[in-house]
Amino acid sequence: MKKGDHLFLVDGSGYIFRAYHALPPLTRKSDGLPVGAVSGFCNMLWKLMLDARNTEAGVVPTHFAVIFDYSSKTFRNELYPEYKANRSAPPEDLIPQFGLIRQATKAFELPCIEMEGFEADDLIATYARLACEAGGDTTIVSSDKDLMQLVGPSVSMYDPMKDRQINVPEVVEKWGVPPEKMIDLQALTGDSVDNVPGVPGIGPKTAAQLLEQFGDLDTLLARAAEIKQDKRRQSIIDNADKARISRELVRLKVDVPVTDVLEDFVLQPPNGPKLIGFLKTMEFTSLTRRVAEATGTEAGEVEAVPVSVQWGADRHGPDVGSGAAPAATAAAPAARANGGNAAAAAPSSASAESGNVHDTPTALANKIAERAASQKFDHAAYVTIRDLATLNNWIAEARQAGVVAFDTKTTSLDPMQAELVGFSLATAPGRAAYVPLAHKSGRGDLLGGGLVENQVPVRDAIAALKALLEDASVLKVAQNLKYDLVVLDRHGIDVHSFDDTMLLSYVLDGGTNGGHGTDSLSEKWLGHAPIPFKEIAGSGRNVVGFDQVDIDKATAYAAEDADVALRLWRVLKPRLAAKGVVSVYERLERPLVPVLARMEQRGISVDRQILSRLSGELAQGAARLEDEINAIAGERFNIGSPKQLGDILFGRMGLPGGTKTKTGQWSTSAQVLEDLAAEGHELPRKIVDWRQMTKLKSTYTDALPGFINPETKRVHTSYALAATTTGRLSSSDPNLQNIPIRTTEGRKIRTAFIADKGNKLISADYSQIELRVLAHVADIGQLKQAFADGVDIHAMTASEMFSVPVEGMPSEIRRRAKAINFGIIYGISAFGLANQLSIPREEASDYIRKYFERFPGIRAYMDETKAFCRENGYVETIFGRRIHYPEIRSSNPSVRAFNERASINARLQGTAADIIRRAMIRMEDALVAARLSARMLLQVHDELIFETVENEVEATIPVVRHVMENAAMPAVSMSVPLHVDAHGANSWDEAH
DNA sequence: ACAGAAGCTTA
DNA sequence: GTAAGCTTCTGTT
Repeated sequence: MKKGDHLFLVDGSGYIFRAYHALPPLTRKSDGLPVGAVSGFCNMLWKLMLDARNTEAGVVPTHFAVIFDYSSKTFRNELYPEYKANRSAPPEDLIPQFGLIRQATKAFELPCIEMEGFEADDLIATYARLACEAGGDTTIVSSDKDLMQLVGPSVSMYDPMKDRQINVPEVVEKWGVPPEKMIDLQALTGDSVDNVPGVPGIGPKTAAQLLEQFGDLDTLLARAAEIKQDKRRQSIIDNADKARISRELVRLKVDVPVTDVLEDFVLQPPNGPKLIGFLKTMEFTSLTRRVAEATGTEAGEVEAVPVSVQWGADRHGPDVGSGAAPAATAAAPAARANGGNAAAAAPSSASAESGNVHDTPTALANKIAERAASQKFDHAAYVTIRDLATLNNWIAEARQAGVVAFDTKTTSLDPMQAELVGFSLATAPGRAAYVPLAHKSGRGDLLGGGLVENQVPVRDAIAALKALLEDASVLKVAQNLKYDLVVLDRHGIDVHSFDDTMLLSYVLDGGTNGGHGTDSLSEKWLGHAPIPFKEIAGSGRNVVGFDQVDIDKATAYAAEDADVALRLWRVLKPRLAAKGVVSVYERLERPLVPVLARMEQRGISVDRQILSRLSGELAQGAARLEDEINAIAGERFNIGSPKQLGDILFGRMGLPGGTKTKTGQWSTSAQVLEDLAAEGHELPRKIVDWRQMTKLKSTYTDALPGFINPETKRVHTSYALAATTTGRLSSSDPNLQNIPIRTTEGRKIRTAFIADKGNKLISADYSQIELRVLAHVADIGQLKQAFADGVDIHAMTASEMFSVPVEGMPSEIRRRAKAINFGIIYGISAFGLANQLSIPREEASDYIRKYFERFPGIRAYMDETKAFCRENGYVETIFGRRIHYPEIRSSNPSVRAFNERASINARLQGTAADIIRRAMIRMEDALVAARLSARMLLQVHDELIFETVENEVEATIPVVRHVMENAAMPAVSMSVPLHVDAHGANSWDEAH
C-alpha cells in the first residue's frame, strides 16, 4: 500500500446485526432459509463495489476487506469476566446467516478476516493503523460508536445505511468530544449492551462536559474532589476503578498480531459468474439482475451454485458434485461461463442439484433429497483426531461452516451413567472426524484398563469443545440430542443453538411407516445403511463398552454417525418450510429437548424400604394364592403360562364360555376370568388376584429399586420425544407414566415416590383435557357451556341422552355416559362400546345413535375428520402438528376403520399433548420469574409433578396452574376454559 | 439370544 | 373404540 491508496474496512459483524434488524423480519428463501441479513449485506457490498468503479464518486477504494468477530470470547473477558456477559443469543433465524455472510464475502472476491481472541473492532483498528503508516487512507464501513475513537486525518467512517460520512466534525457534533477523547468518554458512560460498567449516573452529556473541563480521564479522576455536584463527585470517586477498567475495555487494540497483510486486500474486479451463482442461490433476483448488467454477464446462463451450500458452507472434502460445481463456476472466465460448464463438472444428477429461482419450496426440497440420496459414503475418508491442535483446526472449520453435526460416544445407553469415550463431528458431507478420548486397551478389567495412547486429554478436549458447543452463532446438529445434552451437562457443557434430526423427521413424517432413528432415516433419505453397532461392539454376551472398541473401527462408526446427521439435516430442514411445519418444530419440539434433559437429570426420590415391604407383602399374598390355585386345580402348573392355564380351565376343568385368541390359544384375559368368576367359579377370581400381585411385584416393587442411580440416589426415567404418533411423550427405563393408581393395592406403590427431606411434591393435572379439546375443535355448544359452567360433564351427557335430571342420577347411568364420552375420544365403535360396558352390540349402537342425535356437531366433526384424512393422508392438531395415516385409504375395511378411529383420536390426543408441551416449555421461566424453587420432575400426559421446598407449595400452585391453564395462548384462544387441579404432599400418592 | 404373543399398567 | 412400555412365556435361532 502506498500514499493515495484507500482501504475500505467493512465491519461485517456489526453489519450483520444492523441488516438483520433493519430489514423486514422473516425474509426467507423459498425453502424457508432466512436470508434477510444476507440480502442487506450483499446489497450494501455491491453498492460499495459500484462506487469503487465509479471514479466520480469521490472516495475510491483500492484495498478492501470485510472483518468479522471470531467468537464471543476475547482477551477482554480475561480483563473483565462480565464483559458482554449479558448479551443474549442471536435470534434464531439469524444463526444460519453468519456462515452465509462469510460465503457472500467470498463470492464478492473480498478477503474475509477474523481472528481468535479479538473482536472485529480490534482488527479494524490494527489495519487502519497499518494503512496510515503506509501513507494510505482508510474508510471504516460502520456506524458503531466504538470505532469512532479511530477517526482522524487519514481515517474516516461511512454509514452505508444512512449514506453518511463520519469525520472529526461529525464525532464532535454527536458526542461533544473529538475522536481521541471517545475512549475516555465511553469509559465514563459505560455501555449497558456490552456490560461495560462506566460510572453510574454519568451519561454522554455529563461525560463530555467533564472531559471538556478536566481534559482527560486521568486528570478528572485525580482532581475529582473539585467537582461541585455532590452526587456526581461521590460517584466518580467511588467508581474510579470501574472507569479505569472500562477504559481498557473500550480501547481498541491497534497492535493485533495479524497474519494477513494489506497487499492481500487489493481490490479485485468482481467475478460476475461467481457472484451471480451465489446470488441466484440466495434468490436475490433484483440484485442478480443488477450485477448481471453491470458485469456484462448473461445471468440466464449461470447456474445457481448447488443448493447444498444454502444451509452451510460447502468447501471441504470429497463432496462429489457439490464441491466440484462451484469451483468450476468460479474458475470459469466470464466469457465462458455457462450452465453447461458448471453442470459438466458435476455428476449426471447435476441438473437436479441446481436450485431454480422458480422452484416451489417442495420442488427444491425434493431436489435436495434427490441429490443427497446419490452421494456416496467413504469410511476411509474419516479422520481420527489425536491431538489438540488438529481438534482446534476442526473446530475452526466448524465455525467457518456455521453448522456442525456432532455425536457423543459413551459406555452406556443411560446418559446418567454413561462415561464419555469419544466425540465425532462433521462439517460438510463426507467431511467428518472422531476424537477418541477414553478408549481403553483390551484386557481392561485385568490390568486396570490402561488408556490407549495418542488420545486428546479429556480435559483439553472438553474445554475446546465447550467453546464451540456453547457458541450460539454455530448451529449444532445431532440425532437425538437430548442424550448428548445430559452427557455433556455432566461435563459442564451447555449446548446453545441446535437442531435435532430425529425431531425434524418426527415433525415431518410422524405416523408414516418407519421410525426416526439414525438407521432408518439414513436408509430412507440417504440410501445408505450405516455400520451396525453390533459390528463394532458385538452383541449379546459378547458386547463390549465403546471404550473397548478399536479406535479405527470407532472412527468409521462414530464419524459416520455425525456425517449422517449432517446430511440428514441438509435434507430435512428445508422440508420443514416446504411442508409448513416450521412452527411445530420450533415451538413444540426443539425447545422441549433441554427441558426434558433437565427433568431426566433431576430424577425423583423413591423409597427403597417402602417398595421392599410391599414386595414382601405381595410375595406372601401370591404364594398363598398359588397354593389355593394348585389345590383347586388338583395339580401344580405354571400359573403365569396362559397356555397351561387355558388348558386347565377350559380343557381339564371344562369351564364354559371359552374364547380363542387369534393364534388359536384359549383366551385367559382378565375379562374372560371376570366373567367366569361372576358365574360363581372360584378359581378364575384367584387367578386374577394372583396376576395383579405378581404384576405389581415384578414390574414395580422389584424393578424400581434397580433404577435408583447409585450417585444421585434418585430414579431417572428417559422420555422419548419422537416415539408416539400423536405427539405424546413416552417414558421408559423405567416407565413412570404407568405407575398404578386404580386399585388400592397398586396405589400403594405411589407412596414410595417421595419428596426429599424438607421438600414437597406437587401434582398438577388437567381436568378432562381431551373432552375440552373436543368441545373446542368440534364447536359443541352444550359441551362448551357445560365446561364454562363447571358442571359434571359425564352427568350432563347422561342427562341429555337419557333425559334424567343430574340431581340424584343413578351411578350406573352416569357410568355409561362416561364410557360413551371416552368412546367418542377414541373414535367410537359399537363393538368397542359394547365390550367396555358388557352390553349387546345392538344396545351399544342405540346409545351411539342417541348420542349423535343429541350432539349432531360431534358426528359432523368425526365425518369431517375422516374426510380430511382420506383426502390428505394426515390430520392436524390445532397447533399444526401433522399426524399421518396413509392406511386410511386401505381397501381392507377393518384397517380403514381402525385408521379412521385413530385419526379422530389423534386430533384430540395430539392437541392435548401439544398443550402440555407448551406448558412445560414455559414452566421453568415462569417459576424462575416468580422466584420459586420448584422444579418439574415428571410428566404423565395430562399431569406434571414438581418438587419444591416445603414453604413454597402454596405460592407455587397458582403459578403452575396459570401456566398450564393458559398454555394454548396466544397461538390459540380456546373457546373452552382449561382447568388444572393441583395439590402438594409428601408422596405422589397423597399429592394426586 | 431374540422376537412375538399375551397380559397388565397408565392417560 | 385411542395412545404407550414392561414382564413373562413360548418357540425359534
